[in-house]
Amino acid sequence: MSYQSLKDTQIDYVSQTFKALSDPTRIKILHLLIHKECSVNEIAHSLNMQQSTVSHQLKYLRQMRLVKFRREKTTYFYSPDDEHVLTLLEQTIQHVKHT
Amino acid sequence: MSYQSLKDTQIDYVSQTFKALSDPTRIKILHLLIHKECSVNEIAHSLNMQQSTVSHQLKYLRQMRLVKFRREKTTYFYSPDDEHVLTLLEQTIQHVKHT
DNA sequence: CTATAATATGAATAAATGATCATATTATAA
DNA sequence: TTATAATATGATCATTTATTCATATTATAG
Repeated sequence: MSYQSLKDTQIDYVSQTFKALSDPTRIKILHLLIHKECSVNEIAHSLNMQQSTVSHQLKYLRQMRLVKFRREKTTYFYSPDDEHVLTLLEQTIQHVKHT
Repeated sequence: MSYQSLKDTQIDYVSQTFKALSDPTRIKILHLLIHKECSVNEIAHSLNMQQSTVSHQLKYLRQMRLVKFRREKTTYFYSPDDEHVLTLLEQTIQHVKHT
């Protein structure tokens, strides 16, 4: 297949996808959620972060549709929600582990 | 395999890898170079960017070891230089094309 | 040597980003 | 209905980032 320039909307999608994974805090959150569904406070405690920091980043991840949540009373349990992006993340984690 | 928290150096590697791919300009450059080895000016003309913009981003990509170059007289020909990162990029481009 | 072509660099600026603090919202339990 | 627990939100601030302009560097051709 010969060269085909990408449309701006495609470029934007690609760059925003990678941007979502370009922040250490978001990577830690996603990596934790891959292992186990967690509430906001659980994430904050596990990763030793402030609740509002976690909440802001969860909002970001929600808007990107990379996480979803379910409610139990006043607790929100978050979990991953994008197969493709999880694959990218796990591939890269495996790659760094083997180097 | 149970949960294993990542070391800070690993987190940094992962986040920096994705950060390299989080900018539209760098994506355009890499996507062009996948197709064809190019000089700095060729890149600038092909993508309708300023020479110094391209040069700055190539420096960034060089430092991340995502591109390499060879010289012919005063012309520098750049090409991709990281299989893993190229795979991430191409996967994501294919993904966006099929949605 | 000098002029030119190709690329690199440094400073400046505007915009985006992430963390924090304080406070708001919401639902539940008492 | 009030107090509490869990989470979300808004404003602020410091940092990072990408682009631009102007200029420097470097090698080659004449």
